[in-house]
Formats: sequence, structure tokens, C-alpha cells
Amino acid sequence: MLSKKTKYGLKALAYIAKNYSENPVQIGVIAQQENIPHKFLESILLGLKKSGLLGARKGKGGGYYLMVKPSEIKMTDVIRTLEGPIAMLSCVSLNYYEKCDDCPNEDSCSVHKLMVQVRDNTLDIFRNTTLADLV
Amino acid sequence: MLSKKTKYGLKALAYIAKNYSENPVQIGVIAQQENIPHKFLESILLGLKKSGLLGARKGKGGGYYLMVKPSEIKMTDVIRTLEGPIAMLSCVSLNYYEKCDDCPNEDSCSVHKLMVQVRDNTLDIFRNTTLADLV
DNA sequence: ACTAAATCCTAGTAATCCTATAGGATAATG
DNA sequence: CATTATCCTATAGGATTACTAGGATTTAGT
Repeated sequence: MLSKKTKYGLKALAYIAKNYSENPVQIGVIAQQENIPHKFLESILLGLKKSGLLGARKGKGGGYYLMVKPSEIKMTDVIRTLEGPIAMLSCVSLNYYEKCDDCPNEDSCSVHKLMVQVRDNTLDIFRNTTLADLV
Repeated sequence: MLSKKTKYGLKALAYIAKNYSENPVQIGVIAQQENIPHKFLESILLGLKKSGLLGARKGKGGGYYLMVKPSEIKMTDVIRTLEGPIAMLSCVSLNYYEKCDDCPNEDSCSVHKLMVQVRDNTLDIFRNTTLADLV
């Protein structure tokens, strides 16, 4: 299950995408419209900014804005930034791979192949969905 | 990401499935062969027994065995028993549905449709994979 | 009956992660 | 220079995870 952080982040990004090519959007506005705790959202957007997905302007009239067009932001990037691995097991993760302590070799692991299959399917969806598709 | 409990449980079930129609398999044997902590595995198998997937015989020569043929045990059942919801958000879960606090209505939620899509895809795999496919 | 082998059951615990919140620093605008 | 906004660090409290301890119970073989 995705964390609330991820869900909130996703909704916030979609909200910002809706206002693309307009003025930056403030935390307070998003928090209110999407029912997200203000301070929590603040820390989430800060993270998204550090990862390069969002830009920000301080002070009056400031807020957050997307660095590139919504149609160029893939779900794979968003989910990985917010949640981390997309795979169900780290031993089948492309970007967050970690060997299992208990498996001597992965090819003989009974669950490995199944989880690769799930990963590829999910990845396929996330790769072909952009922020623009969410709005 | 799946918990270790789920992963261990899955591997243990696959191991037991491999020995289907033979004698019951002991916790100790599985723990050793699959590198799973003995006591932890004990509690996992106990849970699988309570859910009806496994049967057990106590005492000398006892152990765990599958209640039905491996080819009749679907991944959907196994994952739901061990991990809980398959969906990435509880608001799109079929078996563990919960309304989101922050969404006034789900149809207008930007992430809802995407997560339904992922759920359906994953479900499709899990519904068409049985324990027999893992061994 | 006795013993060894196995599951059953209740509890508890240490560590980590999640969901936030507090309080001030910094920067931009008019 | 006041106001509005993000930036940053730190931390609190609760839930979950990944186990472990210790004994009760049941069964099989001698």
C-alpha cells in the first residue's frame, strides 16, 4: 500500500499540473482544496522540489510550479520519488535493488519470477501515464 | 513492498507444495532449507492454518500440509491472507475497501482511476497464478 | 506409561517507519 | 519594512514489523 505521503504528493502534483502555465500554487491552497494537513504537505512539496520535479518561488505571489510540462512527467518518476521502489520485493526492483538475505540464488527462488511479472506490468502502466493524464 | 512475513509465507507454501502428496513438512525443515527464522515461521504457518490454507498434525511425524491441491490455491488468496490488500490504496481495494478521509468523491479523485488500473492488472496475474506455478 | 517430537498459544520487545507538528530562518514583493 | 511565502531542522507519538521466550498440548513409537 502507498503511504499517505505518496498519495498526498500525487494529488498535489495533479493539482499543480491543472494550473500549469498560470501562477505558482501555494501550499495553503492545495492543502485546503485537497484536504491535506498543511505542515505535512509542506514537507512533501519540499522533497519534491529537492528531487527536481517542482520549482518554487518564495515570498508574496510565490508557490510551487512544475519544472516541465505535465505530459512529460511520468508516473514512474513520481512514484519512485515519493514512495521509493515500485516492485513488491527489493530483489526485483530496478532502481532500489537489494539482495535477499535468505535467497542463495534468485533464479531458484519460487516467488521471484512472479514478482518480476507483477513489476513489469505495473511499470508498464506507470511508464505510459503522465501527470497530464491525471487531470 | 511485501513484508517479510508474506515473503516467508509464500516461500514456505511453495516448499510444502513441492512435497504435496508426501508426508507433512516440519517447520524446522522449511526454516533451514529456506533460511527463515524458526520461531517467526512458526507464527506465520499458524496463521496460514487458521485461515484454512494449511492443515497440521501435531507430535512425532507431524507437520504442515496443504488442504487442497497446489493447482487450486490462487495467489489472490495467499497474498490476501498473508499481506492483506492487493491494491495500492484502500479506496480501490475490493476486499479491504476503506473510504479516504480526504476525498469528497472518488470519481473526481485524480489518482483513483490510475490505481484501479494497477489493481486490475495485478489481480489478473494473481488470479491466474497458483501455488503449482511457483514450484 | 514414558519419552521425544512436533505443533499450539500468549505475551512481549526492540527497532523502524509513518504521520504529522513546532518554531524559527530566509527570501521576495510592493 | 511589513507581509507573505517557502526553507530547514528537529522531534513526538503511534503503528507496524520482525522477531523471541516459554510453556502447554498432542501424537507416535517403545
